[in-house]
Amino acid sequence: MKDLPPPPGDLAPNVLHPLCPSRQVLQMLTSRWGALILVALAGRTLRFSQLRRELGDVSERMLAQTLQGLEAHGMVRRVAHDVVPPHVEYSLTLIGDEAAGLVRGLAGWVERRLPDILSVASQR
Amino acid sequence: MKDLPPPPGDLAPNVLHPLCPSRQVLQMLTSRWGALILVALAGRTLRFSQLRRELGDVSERMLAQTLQGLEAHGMVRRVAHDVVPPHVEYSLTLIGDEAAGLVRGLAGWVERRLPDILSVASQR
DNA sequence: GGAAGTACGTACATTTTTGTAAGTATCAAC
DNA sequence: GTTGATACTTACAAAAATGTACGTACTTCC
Repeated sequence: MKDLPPPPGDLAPNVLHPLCPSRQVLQMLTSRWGALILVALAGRTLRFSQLRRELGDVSERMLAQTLQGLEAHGMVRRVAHDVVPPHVEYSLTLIGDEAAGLVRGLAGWVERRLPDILSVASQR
Repeated sequence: MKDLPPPPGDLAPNVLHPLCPSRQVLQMLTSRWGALILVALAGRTLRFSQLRRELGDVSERMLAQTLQGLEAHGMVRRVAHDVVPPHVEYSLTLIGDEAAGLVRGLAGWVERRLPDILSVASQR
């Protein structure tokens, strides 16, 4: 089981290349709920429903689906306690934490620059 | 890209708040073509068709639409030379360059970590 | 003369994403 | 005993994103 050559035929991974897998990974990290889940999960562990309330308006379906995608790519860790009323905890993996840091950086920048962005006076 | 909802009735901008405009701005910066356009435009000026070839597979419709959204939010500057065969140049604004830097950071990270991400061995 | 390049706009069609509602098993509170 | 909470899944449906094809007004190249 060795590493597969990431970019099919190409030399290095490049998001500008249509067929490079990096593009899909980037899209999952920046997808509507993907990005917000990373932000919400940064530095803490949350249960499914806590996460749901945290994001405010995700449907259960989307939350579950997005979490599965993030988990499948090693960004999120899922720990299920086999108890009667289900109890499942989600947290970031090491690599997920790295991604979250970058996503948070972007989200934070948007929040700080929001006034300038909304008053499109920031031209030039 | 849709219109932004009412300003934040909350104290500070927060992407985790469903009604905060920052959420839409973040989405536009991280949208499929929005993010890639920022990456492609970082540090240089490109014409419409050059940008199109650069991204590899955007349709003209999506490129034009996404560029308009970015321009409307002051991220991209559009300069049209009124000549016979159209000649339009696109470049980043100051604020657009800031956003592009962060998006590139994320994209670059994905490219570098791709092997680890694809071989989901990066757990823990 | 015919083809291609340029920067789009505009219908229309398809694909992808996201949401809604209901179901599951069990326990606790009212 | 009805309701609510928990963590989902599964059909089905609506909404949003994206693509396709064609038109434009010229000019250059073959």
